[in-house]
Amino acid sequence: MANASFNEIYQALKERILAGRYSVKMRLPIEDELIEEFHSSRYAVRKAIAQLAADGLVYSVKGRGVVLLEHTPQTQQFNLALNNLNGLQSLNAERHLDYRTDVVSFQRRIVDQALSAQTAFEVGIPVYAIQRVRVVDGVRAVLDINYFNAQRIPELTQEIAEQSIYRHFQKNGLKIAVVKRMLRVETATPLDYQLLALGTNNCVGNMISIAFNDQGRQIEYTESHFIPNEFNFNELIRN
Amino acid sequence: MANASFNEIYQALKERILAGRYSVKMRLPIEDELIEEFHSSRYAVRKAIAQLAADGLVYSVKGRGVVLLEHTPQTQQFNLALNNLNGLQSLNAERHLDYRTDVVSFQRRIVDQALSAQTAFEVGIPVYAIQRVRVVDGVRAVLDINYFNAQRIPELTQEIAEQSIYRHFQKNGLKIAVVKRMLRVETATPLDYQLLALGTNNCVGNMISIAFNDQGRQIEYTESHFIPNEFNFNELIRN
DNA sequence: GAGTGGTCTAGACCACGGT
DNA sequence: CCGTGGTCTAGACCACTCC
Repeated sequence: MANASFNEIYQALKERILAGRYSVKMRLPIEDELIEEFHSSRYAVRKAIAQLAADGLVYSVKGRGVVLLEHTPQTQQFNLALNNLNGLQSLNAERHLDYRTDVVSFQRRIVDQALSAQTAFEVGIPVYAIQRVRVVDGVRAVLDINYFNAQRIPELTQEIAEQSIYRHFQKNGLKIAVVKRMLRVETATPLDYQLLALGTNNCVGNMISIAFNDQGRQIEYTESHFIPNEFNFNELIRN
Repeated sequence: MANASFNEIYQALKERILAGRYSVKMRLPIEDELIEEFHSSRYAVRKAIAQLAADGLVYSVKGRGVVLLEHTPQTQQFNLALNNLNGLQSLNAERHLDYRTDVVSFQRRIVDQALSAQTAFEVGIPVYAIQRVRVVDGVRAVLDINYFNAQRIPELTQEIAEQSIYRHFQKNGLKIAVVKRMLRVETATPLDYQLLALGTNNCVGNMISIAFNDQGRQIEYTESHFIPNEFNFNELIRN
C-alpha cells in the first residue's frame, strides 16, 4: 500500500484489531514501523491511532506503546447503541423495522418569557413548535417536542414534520454544526402519560438537545422524552 | 507572550471568548494572526482551537474561519454538569455540601456464569462485589454496585470502600485509562426501592461503567443507579 | 540507556467559501 | 480569484517506560 492516507491506515488497523491479528502482544506496531509499512507520514499514522483511541479500541502510553483494549463479546455488544447522530431517527437506527411518526401538534408561535427561559431563544422571535410521537414496532416510544428558530431555518410544514425534518434541512443547505445535549431522568408529565406507552412506569428519559448552525447560531431546542428500558446511550471517556 | 505553548494559547483564547472580546465579529482571528501574536507554530494554534471546539465554544468552517457559538446565559448553565470524571464523586462535584457513603455490602466472590454475562469478566476469576449508597444532603440519591477484578487492583477493605476507591487506586499507582459508559432508564428493582429515596417514582437512571487500566485490561464493572430529577449528563456532538 | 509516544517547528499543497 | 482552514511531509527534541 503506497502512500496510504490517514483513513486507509485507520481502516486497515481497525480491521486487523477486530480480526485479532495483534491479540498476542496486545500492542500495535510502533509508529515507525507503521510509517514504513504504509509508506506514509507520522502525521497520518498518529491521526489513525487517535481515531482508533476515540473508538475505544486502543490506548496510547508514552514510553510503552499503543495498547489494545480488551474486548470480550459482551463489551462489544455494549458498544452497539449510538448517541452521536442528529435527529431522533438515530435512536432506533436499523434496529427496528416498523417505524411511524405521528404529528400531535404543529404551530408557529412567538417566544414569550417562559419559553425563553426554557429554550434559550430570545423573547419575541418566531418559532415552530412541534410535538411528535415516534411509534416503534407499534409502541409509542418517544415524544419529541421541538422548537425551531423560524428565522434561521427553511420553511416547515406539517407534511415535512411527518417525514424527517433533518433531511429537509439537509436538502435546503442548512447544516447542523454542533449539538449540545443533556440527558436526564424525570417524573412523567401528564402529556407523557397521554402520548407514551409508559405501562406501569411513571418516569421518562429526557434528552434535551440544543443545535447550532455553522454560523454559530442556535436554531433548535428539543426535548425527546423516551420510555424506560428500551434505549441505551453510549459514551467513551479517556484519560 | 513569547513562544506560548498550546495550553497558554488555549487559556488565553478561552478567556477572551468568555469575556466577549470576539463577540462583534463572532469569529476568532485567523490562524496566521494567532501564530504571529503568540509567536508560536501553526501546530500549537490549531491544537488550541481544537480544544476550544471540544469545549463547545467554537466551530471551524473551512474557507470561512473559526466561528464562535452563541452562548446565552441559559446555554451556559446547560454546560455545568460534567460526565467525564472517574468515580461517582463527580456526579455531585462541588454542588452539594453534605455527602456520605454507606457501605451496604462488601464481599469477595468468584465470577459465575450469570455474573460473567452481566459484567464481561471471565468465569472463575475473583472479584470484589460492593454495594454502596451515596447520601447527598440527607437524600439517598445513588446506589453504586461495583465489581472489581481482584487480581488487577490493590487490596480493598470495607474502610477504603467507605472513602474513595478511586483515590485508593491512584495512591497505589493503578491508573484508569479508559471508561466505557452506558446510560439507561430502568424500572426500579426491589433493591432500588429498599435503598434509594425514590419517593413515588418507580424508575431509576442506570449508568453502567466498564473501566480499563493502562494495560488495556478490564478492571471494573459498575452500575450506578440514581434517583430521577436530580442528575444531568452533558455531552457535545460535532460534525 | 534504549525505545517509545508527545510536543513542536517550518514549511507545502489542497479544498472550500465568498467576492 | 483570494482567503481560509484541512491535510500532509520531514524533520527535531522532550518525557516517559522498561530493562
